[in-house]
Amino acid sequence: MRPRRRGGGDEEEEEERVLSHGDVGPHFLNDRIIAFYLAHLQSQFHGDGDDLLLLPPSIPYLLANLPDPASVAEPLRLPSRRLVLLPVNDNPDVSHAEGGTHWTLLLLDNTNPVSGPRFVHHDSLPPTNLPSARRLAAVLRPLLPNRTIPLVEGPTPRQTNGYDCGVFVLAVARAICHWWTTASHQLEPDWFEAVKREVNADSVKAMRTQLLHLIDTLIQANNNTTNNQHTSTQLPCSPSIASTSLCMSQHTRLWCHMQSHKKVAAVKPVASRPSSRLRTFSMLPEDSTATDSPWVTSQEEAIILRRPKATRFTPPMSNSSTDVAATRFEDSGTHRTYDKKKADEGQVACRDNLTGPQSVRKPIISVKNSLSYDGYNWRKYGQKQVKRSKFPRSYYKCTYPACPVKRKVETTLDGQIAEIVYNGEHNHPKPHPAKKSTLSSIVETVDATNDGGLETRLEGCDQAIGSDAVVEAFKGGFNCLDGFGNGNEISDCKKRTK
DNA sequence: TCCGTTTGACCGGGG
DNA sequence: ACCCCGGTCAAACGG
Repeated sequence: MRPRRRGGGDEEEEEERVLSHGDVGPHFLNDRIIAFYLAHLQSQFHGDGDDLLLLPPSIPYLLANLPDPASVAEPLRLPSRRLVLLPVNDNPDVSHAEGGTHWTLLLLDNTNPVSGPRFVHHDSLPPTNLPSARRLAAVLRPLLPNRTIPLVEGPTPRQTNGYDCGVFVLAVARAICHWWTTASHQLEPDWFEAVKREVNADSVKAMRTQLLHLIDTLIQANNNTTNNQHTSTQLPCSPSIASTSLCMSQHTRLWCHMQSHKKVAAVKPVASRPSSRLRTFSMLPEDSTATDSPWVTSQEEAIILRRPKATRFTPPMSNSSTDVAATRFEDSGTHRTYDKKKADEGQVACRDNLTGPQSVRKPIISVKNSLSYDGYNWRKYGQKQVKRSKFPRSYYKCTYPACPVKRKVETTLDGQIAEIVYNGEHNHPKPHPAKKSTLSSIVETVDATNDGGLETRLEGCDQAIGSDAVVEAFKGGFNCLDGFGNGNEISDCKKRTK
């Protein structure tokens, strides 16, 4: 199995590298680091039985997208597990291997005699990944004895930036493992209180540091092992993987074994945005915006769906949708804090929690471009400070000729998106259909959820499985890409003072 | 010159 | 009729 190359690095080195600091930062966690940490948790907490199973992101992704998920699920023995942790990525486009913007955690819970079997979904930015979780649950149900297992949302601390979702997934997973392996799970019916106790802004921040330390330790251990020419840990998996300490745990053996499986081996697990390869920070960034993590227990707190005032925005299309998909969400998942002065000079200052601010040369992306990641092109035609919002509101029109769609975007002082409202429907295809954004996913989700058919749909899966992109993904092996990506999101902070 | 952004003026609905 | 406010226009600006 050969990791796909990312950029112009030395191929030999790419093959050897299984985990590095680069996978952790500067902001987003990729599938590999998530798989790594879950494997670490598995080795720490699996105890003496098979009750607890933590899967790397590639497995849920496969389950959700392969036409024959049973072949993947079979060796997992899901029906006999008490607790299965499945990281979920929202990559909506199987044919586009580098999509995806958000990580969440889905659990198959067989621990609660009162509630019975159930799926529990933890989303730090709800309900961004709910459709993906539903889809995965829908795929899993036929593989389980009880085919009517409900899916519920678990309490999850709210991320306050656009990039901490992966860390939240790991922090929640850790809290659940703690709960499961201590007496807590005999005293508390579920892990919800444990998650509330253990996951917060501080613990998430600390986890980034812990991840670095862990990687350092393992790399050091691996180097020692290699230097001493130890061969006792050789595993039935690819040499590049077997050469690392990641293969030390039982779970990772399973993981490696599964990767050697014909159907599983070469799959690019979860997608991410492509520009992650541009980030070469060796340290973790400080999350300067994550000051608190308000708890979210209902979707309504996170997303407000509303229809436009008819008198204000006449829907352009004569069909019923007037139902303009208007969506509000917080944090696009792609932006980062930056120093405006340096930005003006073509530099972006990213903070590093270990070494302090670092400056990295980056192209400056204008508001227009940075907010265009939903695949459409927009032209700004106005900006205003509205009374009900403390953030300036920008007005955009779709630049496609005669397209009536408009959107309003409110951005916080540090450039993060506080609200986006769409009005109208595009009367043309996306200029760049390959780029599918979180936002458009959400908008589509609104429609799909309304018609109740989302859970059973594997949109575009069949076609995608045979597509070049997926074939490439299958060739590419367990690749390393960020769970987010396009880090070029830089919003203009210039505030209008009127 | 082109094109997108900025920003003060203007419009119109609603109270 | 007046005022408030959100949305839009369009000239100026700048890359």
